[in-house]
Amino acid sequence: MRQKEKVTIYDISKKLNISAATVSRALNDSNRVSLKTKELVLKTAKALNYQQNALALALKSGRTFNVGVVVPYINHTFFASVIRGIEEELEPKGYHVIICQSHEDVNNEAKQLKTLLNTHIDGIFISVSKTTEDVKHIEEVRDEGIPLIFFDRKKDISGVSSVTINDYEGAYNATTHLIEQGYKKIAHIGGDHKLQIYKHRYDGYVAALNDHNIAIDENLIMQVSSTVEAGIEAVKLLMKRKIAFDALFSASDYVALGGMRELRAHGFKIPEDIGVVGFSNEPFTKYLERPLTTVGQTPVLMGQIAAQVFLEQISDVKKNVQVEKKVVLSPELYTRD
Amino acid sequence: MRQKEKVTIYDISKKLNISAATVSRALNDSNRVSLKTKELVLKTAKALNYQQNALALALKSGRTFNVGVVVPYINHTFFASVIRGIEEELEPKGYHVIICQSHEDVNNEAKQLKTLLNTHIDGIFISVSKTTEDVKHIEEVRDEGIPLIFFDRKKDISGVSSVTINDYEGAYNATTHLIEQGYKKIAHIGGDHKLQIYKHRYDGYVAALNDHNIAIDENLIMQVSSTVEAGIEAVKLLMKRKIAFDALFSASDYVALGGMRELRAHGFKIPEDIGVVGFSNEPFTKYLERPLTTVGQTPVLMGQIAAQVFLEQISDVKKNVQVEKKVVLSPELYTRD
DNA sequence: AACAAAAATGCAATCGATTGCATAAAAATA
DNA sequence: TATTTTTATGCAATCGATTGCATTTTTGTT
Repeated sequence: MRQKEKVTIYDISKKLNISAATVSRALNDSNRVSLKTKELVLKTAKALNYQQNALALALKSGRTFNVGVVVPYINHTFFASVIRGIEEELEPKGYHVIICQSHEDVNNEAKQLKTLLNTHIDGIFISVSKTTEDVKHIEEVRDEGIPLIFFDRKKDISGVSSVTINDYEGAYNATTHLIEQGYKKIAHIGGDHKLQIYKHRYDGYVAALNDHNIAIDENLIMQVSSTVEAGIEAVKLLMKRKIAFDALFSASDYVALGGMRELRAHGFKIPEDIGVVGFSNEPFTKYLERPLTTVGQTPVLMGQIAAQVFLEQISDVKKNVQVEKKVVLSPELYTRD
Repeated sequence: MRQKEKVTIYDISKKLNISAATVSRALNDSNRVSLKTKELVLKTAKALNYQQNALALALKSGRTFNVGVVVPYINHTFFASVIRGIEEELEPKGYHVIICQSHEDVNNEAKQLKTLLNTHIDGIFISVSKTTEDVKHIEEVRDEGIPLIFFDRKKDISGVSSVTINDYEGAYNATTHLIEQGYKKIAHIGGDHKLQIYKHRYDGYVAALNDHNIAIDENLIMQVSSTVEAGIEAVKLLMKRKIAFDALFSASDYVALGGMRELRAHGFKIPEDIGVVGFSNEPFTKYLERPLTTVGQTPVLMGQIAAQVFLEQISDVKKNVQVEKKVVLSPELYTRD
């Protein structure tokens, strides 16, 4: 089966014996066309089932009404929710959201950005991968003049806007919560400080301990990747070190899950023996036999705001102004078991 | 900051004092260009950092090298994995995968398809939403001559290929497994039979019971949506009916999770008192305190095969042949607690 | 050296829509 | 009715790349 031949403005113009220019103007409701022809064109367009060719329009106008979103993984609820927020905000405005995954690999990330540029998107939203240190590929996007917005995981690059949450505050509150529950020796399994979010969560944890006059024990602090397996391994290692602790603040719900699993395997009861708090409010935390206390990040809102920042930005581009907007959202602590 | 002015073949042609046609031929390694100019063009293109304009090419050739994937939700591991499979297969061939969500809403689904058509994709992969009964919007895609491939959740439409798993077999094996473990009264919480997958899973369950001479009890069979909450509600209802059962085969891992939660709330031990088997092998099933036995669907493979079917199909389009290919994969039972 | 054959390059149309400028048609004014 | 003003429409270029056909240049043959 071959492609159906598409109806163009030329088909309409031929049918009505007028020029394509007039058809184009009529379809765009220009005031340089008489009401009579306008109606005629609109009627004929509908009759022929005319669909504007987005490619031709994009080629001419330079705008595609497509935006790209690059996330490490689409199946993490957090990222899926941010995407949802972006979609909610932009689809009513006629934009289409193209979703890409970096799979936490900077090379992939660079490739995806390149493809997006090549697809001529009107803007890019990105949450950088864990392995992103060199930011040349991101600067290239900025230098092409494409509106670029970081969300959640950002890099400090001039001329790029960002929407993040206050990870420091989230970690501070989570740790304080554990302290207030009476826990004294609180371990922290975080992530690589190359990602600012993990650095900030670490800082928040340290600050909370300091403010409550609890000494920091470096042996109770680790950096691992954000997986269940890593959580299991991390707790195994903590156990091996034989330093007693009565609570665990994890910078990831997945790690917290693995950690809990391993702690239980060692006979500890949660939260009676050891208190655990996670980060991200992944849905599964709610459905565990003992629901997990965790820090929620309002991801849908984050996406919406990122989209709004984008819309502002493109109107600024028109005005030829460069703005760099930084929004920081506040996290919420979901207190459970 | 305004868009950087792009380098075109005309820039190259001007610089070298040759025609754009020759530049185009040289870049496409045509044998109608001398080796000397070919090298010169390639060198200059690199020097000027020439990037082919995908829009212009697409307008001319009618191919965009973009394919669309429509899924109910991107954050379900199953769908995310299928997408991964499609990406793995198609990205090396130069295709870019555009991901869309229907959020289980047929109107959304239709809208996404329309946008995809408008974006001039070269093919569409779709797993239909639960609310999709009328398939006009899907037939429209087919009638446009766009290669269309169903995966997992299909509709019976002529001229459309599909890659599914044998849900009947998966359900049959899961139910048989429960029977072999000694369970006698097996409840089934399935989904709406509008989706073939749920119908097939139900059929497999019934067949397994029949083959083992176990009577079907309609009071132990329900249809709910695939969420944790629905699982909780379903078990509550089963409890209210006061019909004893000693096992539960759920057509969804989420429902199984909710069900287990509610069963435990009623004091039942799993799997000692009541055996539970789910469907989909969502990652969380592995990490539960008592890991859940579930039916795995080899989603990455499904995506890869769907992509291969697509590639075959476009080569068939060239030959002007219409083929309808139906692939059915076998599921695997992951036996856990 | 003269001519045929082969190779390399250019011209111009095409894909579909938009838009500045020119012209034709209609309306308004004298 | 003649002339000016306003309104409506058309022409042709443009966005960037490709390609059939023509033309020029090069190579090969006698």
